[in-house]
Amino acid sequence: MRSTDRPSDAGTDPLDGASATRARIRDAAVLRFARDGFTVGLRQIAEDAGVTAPLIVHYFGSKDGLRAACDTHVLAMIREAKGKALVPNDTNALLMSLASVEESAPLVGYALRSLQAGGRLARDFVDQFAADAEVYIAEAVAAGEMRPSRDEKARARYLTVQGLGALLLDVTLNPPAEPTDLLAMIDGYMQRMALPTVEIFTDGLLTNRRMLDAYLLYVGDPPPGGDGSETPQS
Amino acid sequence: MRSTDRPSDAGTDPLDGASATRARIRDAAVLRFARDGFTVGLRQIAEDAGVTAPLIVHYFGSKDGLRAACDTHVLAMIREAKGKALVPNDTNALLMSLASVEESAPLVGYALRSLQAGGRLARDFVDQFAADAEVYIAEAVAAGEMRPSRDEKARARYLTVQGLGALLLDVTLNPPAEPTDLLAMIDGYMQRMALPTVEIFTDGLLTNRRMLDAYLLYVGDPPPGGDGSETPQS
DNA sequence: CGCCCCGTTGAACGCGCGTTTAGTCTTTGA
DNA sequence: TCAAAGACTAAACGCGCGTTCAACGGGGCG
Repeated sequence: MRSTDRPSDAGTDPLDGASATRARIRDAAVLRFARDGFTVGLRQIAEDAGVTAPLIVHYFGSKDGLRAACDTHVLAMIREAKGKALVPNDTNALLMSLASVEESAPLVGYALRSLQAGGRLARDFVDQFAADAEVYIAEAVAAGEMRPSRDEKARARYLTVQGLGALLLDVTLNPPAEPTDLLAMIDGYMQRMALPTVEIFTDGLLTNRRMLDAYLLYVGDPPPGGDGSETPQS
Repeated sequence: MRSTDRPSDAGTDPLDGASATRARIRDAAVLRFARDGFTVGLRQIAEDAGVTAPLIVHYFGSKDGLRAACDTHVLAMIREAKGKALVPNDTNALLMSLASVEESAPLVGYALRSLQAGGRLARDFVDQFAADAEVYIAEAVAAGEMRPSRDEKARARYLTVQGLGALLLDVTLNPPAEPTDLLAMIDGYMQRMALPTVEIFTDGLLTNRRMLDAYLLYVGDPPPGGDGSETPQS
């Protein structure tokens, strides 16, 4: 049934002859994984791509191979898109500007699924964002816009994990029906969180330095790393 | 094989005769779900509980019924344990003091799995924590320890979602091998995050009020709720 | 022409899943 | 004492999964 219509009907594809099918399968998989999670069956992905399940195995070896290919592709695409994005101050703002490109919205959905599931891509993804945040924060500190921290690396990671984790949790609690709604979801999330974020970032939360002083007294100089064995109150 | 040894060998169980089996299955399920996630098979849970899979269906109707029973039980247990916990200031500190009870550590693991998967329990869980945070924050504000917010409800939810989401993401990225390690995991997480948290809570992040003023100028008074249609920068 | 190559398919395999069925024990109570 | 009730199990069913197998068809090439 599907074997007669050639992939040439997808007119925008540059490569028509050889293994554009491979890319078509990969793209369909990214979309499906983003939409339904990683438990979706190969047959469903195959149907989306207009092929059959064994062909996916033929190209990618196994379902895990397909996942790995998707991971690599998504990470590369996001890495590339991040270079293009102007003023990627905030993690969430970046994700949103990324999701609003409409073409790369599935990438964001896939990345969120990946964060939800864990694994290598998730770790790379967070590490990459934390590293980016670190240089951005360093610039802001140098420009006198942000206060310096006693442990810049830890603060960059803190802000990244907090931002990504909160977004992930919010998306998990209010899952969008369609990946198209993901943009609206992230947008609504940012609207709800904007005021508390800016408030705390501007004035802080506490009225005195007791907690900070107690913590600084409790541990030594922070940058050296894991020295204290017990846990202070946060 | 298992049919000969009675459940009486689990000497600590108060109810020995009737349907202590039901509770035993439920507890085994909570532990297994916490350990391996919700994709684990009924047969595995049955083996842990020393019964067979059909008996689980006999007692709980279906696997979803078992999940619902676990959800209800875990939510009730955590609710109860929260009442006992003294000074439950921080969400994470509360979770940690809860996890350190050793007996209720699986409950925390199950709750985290549930947050990861979404669903009703996850929503109730977050809502409950946000509500608790709101009253605690109100007390701190009244005591002059915390600054007031222009939208207390939003800030309470913000802090809750940030805290839980960050913890969830961290656990997902560095999954503990055993639920026993969960305590060490949360402990390590808090150590890594403690300094940035206290720093930002004390002094804030920004050096000037430009962002806050721009936001306040952009929207009207916040408490009324969804009025602005576009998204300001966060 | 005849050959091979290779993209692609339909059919099937084995597995583990949740669930159903039928039945065997053990307890209980009229 | 005998039957009803309930706890519990072994076996099996149907399903969907990822994967394997054998084969078909058409294009390039000797």
